[in-house]
Amino acid sequence: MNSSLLRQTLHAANLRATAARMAVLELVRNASTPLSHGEIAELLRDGPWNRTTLYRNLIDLEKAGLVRRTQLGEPVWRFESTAKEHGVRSHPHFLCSACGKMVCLPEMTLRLEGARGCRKAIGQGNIEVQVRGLCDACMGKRGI
Amino acid sequence: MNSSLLRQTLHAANLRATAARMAVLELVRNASTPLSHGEIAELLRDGPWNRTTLYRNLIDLEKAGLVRRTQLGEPVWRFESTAKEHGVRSHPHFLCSACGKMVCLPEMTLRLEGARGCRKAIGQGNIEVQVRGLCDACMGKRGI
DNA sequence: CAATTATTGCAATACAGTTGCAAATAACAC
DNA sequence: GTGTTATTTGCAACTGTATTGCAATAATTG
Repeated sequence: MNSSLLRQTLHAANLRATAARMAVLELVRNASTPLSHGEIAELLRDGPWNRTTLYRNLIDLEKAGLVRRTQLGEPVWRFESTAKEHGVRSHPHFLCSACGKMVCLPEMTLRLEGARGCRKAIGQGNIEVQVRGLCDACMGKRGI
Repeated sequence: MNSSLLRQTLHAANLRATAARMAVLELVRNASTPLSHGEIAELLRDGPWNRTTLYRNLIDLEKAGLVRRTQLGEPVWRFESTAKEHGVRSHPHFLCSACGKMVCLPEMTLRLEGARGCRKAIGQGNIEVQVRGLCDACMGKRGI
């Protein structure tokens, strides 16, 4: 993606086309996987930009709809007893993105197909599955 | 679960039965969902114990196999372009727990059944799914 | 009860994320 | 091009969770 097209894209989104912002957008657009702020700062460490600037640019790009921002999980560890009935086998967990409550889904079955780059893990079932969204209670509160 | 049974359980695991440790184990055993260190500290805030003590007890219990510790996700946000082909629709992500690499699984299909407390979200498909495990590359490195 | 060894409290550190504020710079009108 | 204005940037500071060192304390064992 050339520089003038990046500039044009940013202007169309009502954002100024600064060097840092263009670098960030180019990087994210060319990436084959979602990148973290840390990875981006590392990739652009030879540039003259501050970490915070890159961070704020990512947030700006998100607000403008040019990038999607997801936190796949939450920044805390969870502990559960291994003695519990449903704790015997691994099971998916549902995490409510509104209230933060976690629900075990011991009876949930899921079928995964079409994996690329992680066939072995999925084939063997040595995986941890997390589903994230609004729980029924929080949906109710929002009248959904 | 009474106190002497907790004591017995801890001793069987080669751990001393301190008041703090028994309180933590009891709490985790009685909980219906995985608890975070923060939640546990909050629940036991009337006790005389330091946060760090509760934290170390959780780690001790984990090492002894009495509790399972999982971080459903990672403590970082990820950014991806909304302009990418496969970015148009939501798709599961695979996160390698060894190398931290993330893989998009745009072609993966999954069927969820038996949801409790999160039926609406799953029915509507307004969910984010993360699968976690060792990627093929990391499995290869370990000779699996 | 005394000796030994594990555990605890406190303080400090690490790291990602986030924000305030003054200085620098892009956009725009001329 | 030059000047004006609003946005953006760098720096420093602060939040929250996780983690560790070390000296004081408590649980075990005999």
